[in-house]
Amino acid sequence: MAEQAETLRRAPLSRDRVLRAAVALADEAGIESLSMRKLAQELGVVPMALYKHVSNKDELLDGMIDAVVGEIEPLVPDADWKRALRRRILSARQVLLRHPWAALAIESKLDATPAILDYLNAMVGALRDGGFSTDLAHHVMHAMGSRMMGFSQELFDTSRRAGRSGPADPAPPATFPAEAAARFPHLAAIAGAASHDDASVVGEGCDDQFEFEFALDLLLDGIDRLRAQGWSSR
Amino acid sequence: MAEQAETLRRAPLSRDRVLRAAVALADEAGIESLSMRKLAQELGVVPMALYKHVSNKDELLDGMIDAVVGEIEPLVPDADWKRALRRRILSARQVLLRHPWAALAIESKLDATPAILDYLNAMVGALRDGGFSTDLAHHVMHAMGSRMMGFSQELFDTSRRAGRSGPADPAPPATFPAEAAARFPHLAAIAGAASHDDASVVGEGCDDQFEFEFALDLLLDGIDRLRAQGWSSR
DNA sequence: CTTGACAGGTGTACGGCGTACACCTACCTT
DNA sequence: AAGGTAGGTGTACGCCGTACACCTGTCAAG
Repeated sequence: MAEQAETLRRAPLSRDRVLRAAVALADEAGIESLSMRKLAQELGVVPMALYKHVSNKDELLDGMIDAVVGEIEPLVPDADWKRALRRRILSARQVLLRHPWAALAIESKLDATPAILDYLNAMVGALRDGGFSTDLAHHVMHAMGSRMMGFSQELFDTSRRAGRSGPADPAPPATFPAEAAARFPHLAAIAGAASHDDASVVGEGCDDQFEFEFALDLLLDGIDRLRAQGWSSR
Repeated sequence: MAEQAETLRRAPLSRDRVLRAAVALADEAGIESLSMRKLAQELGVVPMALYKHVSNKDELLDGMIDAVVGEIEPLVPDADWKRALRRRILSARQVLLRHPWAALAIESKLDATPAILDYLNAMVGALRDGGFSTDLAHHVMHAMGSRMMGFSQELFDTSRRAGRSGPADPAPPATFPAEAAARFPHLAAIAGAASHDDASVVGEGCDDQFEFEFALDLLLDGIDRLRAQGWSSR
């Protein structure tokens, strides 16, 4: 009777509920602490119950990725291919900022998921519609790489550290640690530069949104130049 | 006595020997199957012995990364900044092709290792010497992102599948699986294009080296254009 | 020559992980 | 009423990283 109440209290599991809970857990605790056992606990269920809805952890990750990719705004038709791509890529970036674990998860996959293939397929379509040859479109996809999906893919990624370690992060050092500054003077100088738009700067002296758009436009403009001069293979 | 012989047969462990064995193991079996236990076995030693030379698995990975980064050719001084960068980046790419696990390992690290900081610091130095303002150099570093380290960071990475699953790989499908081609026509078209230099093409119709250089030059040329027009912050 | 510190390899053990497999139970169909 | 089926349970196995106590050979100081 108490058990019956217990059973009724929680909604029945479903692939969708599992995926949603997994994404939420990864968002707030970091992907590295997402385990089948913790996820099951979160859902008030025994670990093995999950396997009735996902076939294994890898497939769970696939589902999570597809869920995230599904949040990206669809391509809006636009006579200007550049504007269309730019807009969707920036939307993708917003999504990936909400789910900091997703970029790495996507990159670790050997094969793209259906949702990603859909996304990329549409992007290629937009290029073709914009007058790109198959060949040039091909090279463009490579050149954009994962930036096509909104990754900034920095080497020094300050944003990624998922799952704040507490209510108050222990104040990340605003500048280089001085000792390091001596050893890497050029990096220190660069870290100090940071002149642009101090308002939207987070902790470091570096506006990630600006940097992303800077790089994105650099690529898009370069690509446009190739297209305009009627680039053909090689 | 037999034990003594056993003890003498193998060279004593050292941090360096551990790191080297770890890199070799990751190269041939894939990073995901590199465990402290397997590594120890490879070295003819009990797992805990490793902890006398590396403090934990994470620090082992740091050491492996530094070892790999150390293989990259140093910057050769060159009056032409573009040539200098290009050359070193292509060298980095060669190294990462030898160690397919390294790109992801580097990207997963939250903080760069000393060797990486050294590498990047020198690259910034080359930019500064080439006449870049601190600000522009900063943006360039972001724009290049991990391509600065020789990553191609593809979404559809055919190369990465580490540790061949057997002597003869079961013939990767040279073309799109047909069913997928119907669903993602633009991607299929692109995959088919592949007109350039069929000689150096691996299995897919796609020359990775060409694509990497294409993207690299697109970026470098765009950057050069900014520099030439005396770009100042914003 | 003894002693004792110390560097480095060993053995055992713990808790966490993914998941195979047998089970049970509520419900739906016939 | 009978039986199939979808979905949650319990137990167990083998792998992982690594804490901790231990042993052993080497070498310097007394």
